[in-house]
Amino acid sequence: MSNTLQDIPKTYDPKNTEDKWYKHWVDNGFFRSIPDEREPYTIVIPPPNVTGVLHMGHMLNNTIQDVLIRMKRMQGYNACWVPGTDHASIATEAKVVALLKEQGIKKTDLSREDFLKHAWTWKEKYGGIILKQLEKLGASCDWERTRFTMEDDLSEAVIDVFIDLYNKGYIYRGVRMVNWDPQGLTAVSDEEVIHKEVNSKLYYCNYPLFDKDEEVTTDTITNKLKTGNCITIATVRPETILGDTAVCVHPDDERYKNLKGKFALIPFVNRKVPIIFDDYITMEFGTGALKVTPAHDINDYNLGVKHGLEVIDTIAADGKMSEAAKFYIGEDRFTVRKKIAKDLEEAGYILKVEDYKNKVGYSERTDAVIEPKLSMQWFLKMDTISKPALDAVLNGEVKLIPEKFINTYKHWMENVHDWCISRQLWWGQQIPAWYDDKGNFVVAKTKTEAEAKFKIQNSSFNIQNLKQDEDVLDTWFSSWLWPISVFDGFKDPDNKDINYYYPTNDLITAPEILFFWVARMLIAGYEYRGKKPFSNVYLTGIVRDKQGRKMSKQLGNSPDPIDLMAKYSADGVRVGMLLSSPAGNDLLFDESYCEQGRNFANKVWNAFRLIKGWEVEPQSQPLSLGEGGSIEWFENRFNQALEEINDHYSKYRMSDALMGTYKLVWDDFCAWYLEMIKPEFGKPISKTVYDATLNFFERILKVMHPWMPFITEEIWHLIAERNEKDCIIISKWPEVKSYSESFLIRFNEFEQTVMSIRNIRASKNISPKEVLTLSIKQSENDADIEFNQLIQKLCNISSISYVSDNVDNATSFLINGVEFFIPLNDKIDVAAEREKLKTEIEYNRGFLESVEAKLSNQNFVSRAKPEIIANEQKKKSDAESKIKLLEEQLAGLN
RNA sequence: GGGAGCUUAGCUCAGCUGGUUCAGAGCAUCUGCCUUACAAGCAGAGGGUCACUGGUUCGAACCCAGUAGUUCCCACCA
Repeated sequence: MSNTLQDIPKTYDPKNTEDKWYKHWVDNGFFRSIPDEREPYTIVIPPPNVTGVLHMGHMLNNTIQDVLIRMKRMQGYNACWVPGTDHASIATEAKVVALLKEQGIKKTDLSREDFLKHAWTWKEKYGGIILKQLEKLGASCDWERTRFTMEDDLSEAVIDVFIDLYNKGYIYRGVRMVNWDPQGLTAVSDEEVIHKEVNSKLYYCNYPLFDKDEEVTTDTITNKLKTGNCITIATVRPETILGDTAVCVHPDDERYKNLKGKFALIPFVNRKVPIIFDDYITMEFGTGALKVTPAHDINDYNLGVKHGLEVIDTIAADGKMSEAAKFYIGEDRFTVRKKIAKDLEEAGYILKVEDYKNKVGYSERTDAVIEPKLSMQWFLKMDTISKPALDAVLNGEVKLIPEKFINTYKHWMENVHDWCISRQLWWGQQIPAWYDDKGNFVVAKTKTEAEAKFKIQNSSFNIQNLKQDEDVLDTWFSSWLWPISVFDGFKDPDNKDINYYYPTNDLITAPEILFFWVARMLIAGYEYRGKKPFSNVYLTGIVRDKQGRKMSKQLGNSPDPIDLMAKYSADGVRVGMLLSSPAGNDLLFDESYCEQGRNFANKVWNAFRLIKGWEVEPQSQPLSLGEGGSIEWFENRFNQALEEINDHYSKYRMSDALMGTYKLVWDDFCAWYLEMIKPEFGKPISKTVYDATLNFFERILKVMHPWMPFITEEIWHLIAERNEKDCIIISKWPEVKSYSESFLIRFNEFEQTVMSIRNIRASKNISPKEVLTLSIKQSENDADIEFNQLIQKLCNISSISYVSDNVDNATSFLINGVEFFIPLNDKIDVAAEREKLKTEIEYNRGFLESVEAKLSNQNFVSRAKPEIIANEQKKKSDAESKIKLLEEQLAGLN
């Protein structure tokens, strides 16, 4: 191995290596997992939206998964990471609709079958993008296991589960007020509504009061408005006035007690509606009078049910005014809000308008303002079925990391609402309910089975024209089965895969979908396997920008991960993502983290260049003391560090594990070890040292591999001749061997010595090239002889001598009770040395005083633990002897 | 409106059983170096009233109470 330093570029170039090694790993089947006698370690990917592209959240999420998978693979587990995608009904359907629109095709002009054809074409074209992007990141998924939530087997599982839950009585159908997305044209679940605070206007509007039989004319209205014979309501949604069917006040409200039996007149439509009394009303809010619109507000709906009010649905599914509104028909609700406010004003109805902050629900998927709407939907009863999933988290069978999410989870699960599972979309699993022309229905897997069921129920039903429910199921109704369905646990409940891999080990996901997905997977797991789907749930944070804003397309504050990887290398970005992201904490992302990652890769690359560049002595030579000490130290230090790193991993402290690795490599290996053993320029290195170093380097690369898979694989193959199957990805994780604490302590003293000498050079402007000597006030026998050579080497010290008296014209320092002197001759600044010593003495006296105060406190001595007291006593004597030495030095200075 | 969390160096965060890992790390900053692996680097240095107030304790960043700020979750006040 000759000097090839010139041939190796000074900076690591990831461009070729990343694709090369990824392909190599795949070609050799290193990601593949099939059941065998080893213990499995399994992760199912949170399936990204099939039409999605990689964003920073995915990067964080998948990097963590890959780090865990790679580490466990190296530790000898049968590591299996199952990839796949989610069909994401609303999002995908919206994208397909938009694309068709560009082509001039309206969804409503297409049959369901034709629309689905377009959707599948779209899926085939764009569906793989995100998974391809994950390859760039280095994700070591078992691609042969790639699943899709809408593929035949998984869809069948969804349908079977629906039928099963229906038969168990958990699923029911009913008219309810649901969250309607007027853009997606579908109902969404409560969890898919995001409440945001917005600036609104609160309109105070007069409704003229009438008696039951009093005639309504233009004149009477004008008159009543003028004289104030009105009741004033306050609303932020004047466009819903047309659908009002009552005005509600509190029964105890003195202002309105005289209104019993009276009626209010709705503007424009001139409908008389009753004044009703209900203690739901907050008297203090607005005027204490509430307009009631049962069709467009959940509270009003409840009031309507209670008081038997008429329901007038004035807003159509697309958010435009319906025929029933009578005015503004076909115009958008927000346009109408402005228009009607103006018209009411002109007609004299408006009393005043105030600025007002309120919360408005937005659709998670389309960001459209949610419209509460009455409709027929399917629901899953959650109370009983969710019980085991709650218990599992509370009793620790399933761990949430970090634990702080247990409270949130508990609160949600104890107050869980029934789950609206139907969606008015086509892209998804169509609900297996079949209707006859009178609206009777049965739930059955196929039309034939449905017909049979109808026959059994009542032969008089017309089964000629059975029609399947138009709606599809919520996407989460398929993804909640994911940990089971990816192993075909529904299709074939006793197959080898499901028995081997289920329950999986870790789930890595975002806290945002704790309820959407995690809770529901737990529910499905217990319901269908009688077992948890996973043991640990690692909840990542949200990736935010430097200002703390969530990264999003709309804000344009999210870098493209692919660009980032091109700029900083995949390894660099992986490290960057994890440098500061403890579990559950949001990650304030900054490109400088990736830069740090890239720099780290470069550091390792240069360590490789150094080692690779050495000329090795052909024969083994006996080790020098310094060489022997260096090797012994790094062996000890490596095991100590690895023990810590393993511990961090076991507690899912990912950034700590990474930082431990970072420091082991950068500080211990590069900054200390390599400098200690580095041969003089132009001289060869001892073969023994070289072999030991190579061995250390290989172990270090292994520990780095989960974080930086590409560069470690590249170097692994460059530092030694290897069979192409001998890859670091499948190499064995180093074992922790016992190490000597006392040796490491002695090394630490050596480190302090070196740093003190360097400090002296820096503070006194002594060039590193200038040779110095060192005297140690100690008897020679006690010395750490193996380190002396290293002190000489690292500090450019020509000789070390042992003395019994203080050295004149020297600067000094003290380490663990031992005095060190560096003669400076004419360079010595006696006054400065004196000052330095005085400050040090003063500091130590202060310290001593505080310790003595403690020890003379009777309460402390009588109550503190003996070892604490012994420790204080040691501190005291150490400080005393230190002060004595410093004082002697001061006295000897002249 | 209810609940949970957070507040430690300029930034991002550790700090696990209250006391030798107790005031830490990385980055950033400052000073000096193009030293023969690496300026994407080396060496050195300076940064903190542990949010505030009180309590418990021989002893508090850590336990308790309150206050302020902040984030998140849940919830049907127009």
